[in-house]
Amino acid sequence: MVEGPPLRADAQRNRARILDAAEAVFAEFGARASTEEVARRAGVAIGTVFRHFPTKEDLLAALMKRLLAQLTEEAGRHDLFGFFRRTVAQAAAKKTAVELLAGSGVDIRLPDAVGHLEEAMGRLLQQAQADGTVADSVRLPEVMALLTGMCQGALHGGWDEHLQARTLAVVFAGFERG
Amino acid sequence: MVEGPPLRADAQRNRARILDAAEAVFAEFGARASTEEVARRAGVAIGTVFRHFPTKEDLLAALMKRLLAQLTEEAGRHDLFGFFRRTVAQAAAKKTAVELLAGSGVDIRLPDAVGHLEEAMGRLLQQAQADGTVADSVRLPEVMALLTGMCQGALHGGWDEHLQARTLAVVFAGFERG
DNA sequence: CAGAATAATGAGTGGAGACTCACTTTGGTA
DNA sequence: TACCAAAGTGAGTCTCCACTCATTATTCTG
Repeated sequence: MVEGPPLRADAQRNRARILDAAEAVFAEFGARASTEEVARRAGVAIGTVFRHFPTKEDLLAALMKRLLAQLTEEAGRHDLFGFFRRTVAQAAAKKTAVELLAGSGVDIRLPDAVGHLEEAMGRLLQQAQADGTVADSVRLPEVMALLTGMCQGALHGGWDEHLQARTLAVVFAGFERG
Repeated sequence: MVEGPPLRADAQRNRARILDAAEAVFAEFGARASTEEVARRAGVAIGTVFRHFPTKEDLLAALMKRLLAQLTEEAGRHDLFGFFRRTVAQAAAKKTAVELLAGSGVDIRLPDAVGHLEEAMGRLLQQAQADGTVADSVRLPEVMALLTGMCQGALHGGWDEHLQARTLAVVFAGFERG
C-alpha cells in the first residue's frame, strides 16, 4: 500500500478506463481473456495497461479489490436476505467478482478487502438474529460460505430467476431454523 | 457414440492410464495443466494422448463423463444427506468433477451423464421425502443447484471439515422445513 | 512557455502449450 | 512366422499471449 506521488491527469483517466474495460471483458470471457482485449476495449495501447498493472495478476487483483469494495458498500444498503438475493442475482448475470476469485487459476489474496466485507456481513447477521429471522446458532463463516457457494453455482450453472428464488428459499429456511 | 472396432490391448491400457493421469493432474493443477504433463504422468508420448483424445477438450469431456458416472453410482449407496456430505467432502479435497465443470473455461455438455445423475438424485429426494426428512415443497432443481454450488464453494474456498458440517447443517435444516 | 518528468505507444521478444506427422513399434491373425 | 493394420513416438510447427523497451507525446511546474 505504498502511495507514490499523485498520478498525472491522463494517467488517472486511463487507469479508470482500464479497470472498467477489464471488468467488462473478464465478465464476458472470464479471466482467460487477453490483456490485449482489455487494452483494445479501454482504447489504450497494450503498454499502458502494463504500466499501470505490471502483471495480469496485478490487474485482476486491482479489479477484485474494487468489486469487493462495491460489494461491501452494497451490504450497507440491505438486510441479510436482501443482500443474498441481490448478490446471487448479480452472479447469475455475470456481474461479479466470483469468477475472478474462482476461475483465475491464480489465487489472489486481499485480506483487507475481504475483511471489510466480512465485517459488513457480520453486522447484517447480527441484525437478522436480533430480528429473529435467523437462528442464533448460525455463525458468520457458514453464512459467507453459503453466499460464495451459491454465487459460484449461479454463475457457472446459469441459474434463472426462478431457480435462484427456490434455492435461496431453502437456504433462508435453514438460516431461520438453524 | 459411434463405436469403431474394439481397441487393441495396448490401446485399451493406455487409454485408461491417460484418464487416470488426467484425473490426478487436473485435480492437482486444475484444467490449466498441460496435456504434456498428463502424458508424462501416464508414461506415454504426447502423440498417444492426442490419438485417443483429438483435443484437450475431448480429454476433459471424457474425464468428466467418467467422474459423473462414478458420482451417479455413488448416489446409489447413500441417502440424500449422506450423498451431500460425501460429495462436498470430495470437492473440498479436490477430487471431483466440479473444477472441470467450472474452471475449464470451455463448456462441456454431457446430457446423458448429467441425466443419469439427476435420475439417481431424484430417487434419493423421493426417498427422503417419503421418510419425512425433506419437505414436500422441495424440488430436484434446487437440490442439484445447492449441491453444485456447495461443491464449488468447498473446492475453491477450501472449506475445512467443520465448515462443511456447519454449512451442510443449514442446508439440511432448509430442506427439512422447505 | 521551456524544460523536465511522467506517461503513452506499439512493434518486437520469448515462452508456453495445443496439435501434427513421418517414421517406428507392436499386437492380432492366418 | 510373416504380414499389416493399428498404435505409439517425439521433434517440430504454429498460434497465442504476457510482457519489454526505444521512441514519441503529454502534463506539470517555475
